[in-house]
Formats: sequence, C-alpha cells, structure tokens
Amino acid sequence: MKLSRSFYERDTVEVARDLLGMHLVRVVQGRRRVGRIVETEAYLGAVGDRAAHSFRGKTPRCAVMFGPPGHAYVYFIYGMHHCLNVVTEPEGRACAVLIRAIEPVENIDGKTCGPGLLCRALDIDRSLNGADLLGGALFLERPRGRREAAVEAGPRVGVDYAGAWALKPWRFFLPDSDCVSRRPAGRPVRK
DNA sequence: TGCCGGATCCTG
DNA sequence: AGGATCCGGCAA
Repeated sequence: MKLSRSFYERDTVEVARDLLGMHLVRVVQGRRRVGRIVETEAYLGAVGDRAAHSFRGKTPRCAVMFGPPGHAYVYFIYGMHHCLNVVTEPEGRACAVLIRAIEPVENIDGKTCGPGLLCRALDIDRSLNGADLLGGALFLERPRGRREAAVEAGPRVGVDYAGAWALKPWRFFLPDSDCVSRRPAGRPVRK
C-alpha cells in the first residue's frame, strides 16, 4: 500500500524511523524495482540544522525541500553520485529524510548499500527531482506483513562540518541487516 | 567570474 | 589514504 501524503507530513525524525522496513519502488519501463529500506537520516532545515542543504535558505538546488511533503529531493554530489531524499513536514519547513541503504527485494541489479549506489541501481537521477511520491514512477509502500525489527540510531554520516548538529542521533538503521552502508562509530566489525 | 569543497564510492 | 569529477553556493 502506497504511503500517503499524511505519512510524510509529520515530524521528520519520526518519519525517518518509520521508513525503516518500508519498500522503495521505482518503475522503469513498466517494471517494478523494489528495495527494503534499512538506513535513513533526518535533515531538519526548520530548526537550523547546519547539516541540511536548506540551512542557508532556499536555493535552486534545495528548492524542493521548501515545497510540499511527499516529493523527491534528488541532488548530485561529488561529481558522480545522486542521493534520494523524501520531503517531510508541512510545506515551507524545508525538512527531508535521506534514504541511505536498501536491501534488494525485486528486480534489483547491483549494490544498494549507500545513497549513491541505491540511486544507481534504481536509475534515479535529477530528472526525478521534485517527483510526487504519490505518482507512478517513484514511491514508497508499506509491505504486507512488515515485521517489527530492532532499530538503532547514531550520528549522521559525513556531516562533521556541522558542529554540534553533527552529533544529533538522526541516523536510523536496522542493525540486523548486513546492508548498512557504514557501521556505527567505534571499532570496525571483525570477522 | 572564480574557486572551494561536498549528505560518496572505489582502489591501492 | 587518495583520486574521480561536477556543480552549487558564496566571495570578489
């Protein structure tokens, strides 16, 4: 069942946590590519989050964040990767949730553990920036029989420049998944 | 107009 | 540890 506008129009941290276990669906040439979301991060433009693209106000790149909830904010980074966000909260708050990792469920080729990799696997680029997530090309679904799973939180990845905001535990992931782009801070996992 | 660095990923 | 490789955002 497709997630409704009201699902997105809520507190961003809650949305980020609730998105774990949901299915991300990308339709390419009538074929559904589906992945299970296992890692997200909340970005709160509304409260001055220095790590958020919207922190310094509305610019052409992040304009979609200032729009209505339930739309895709896709940006291009490091000259070679795309990242997918979903816009949250009432219009104008400029908040979004970054989708960082999915597990393959249906018709997925290639790696999907990491924001750039999942966009490559799902053929997501800036042509989808601003796309309505209640439309047919890109949307999220609550899978039937979605099971309860352990959730962990920690600091967001790659935002050390954001000072105190970098410490906020706004990264959420399913620790039981082996498809998490980066382990929590601390010692690397040994085998 | 120029330049600096990034919500990343891969290789060595 | 460092390179790839574009472009957004800010300073000048």
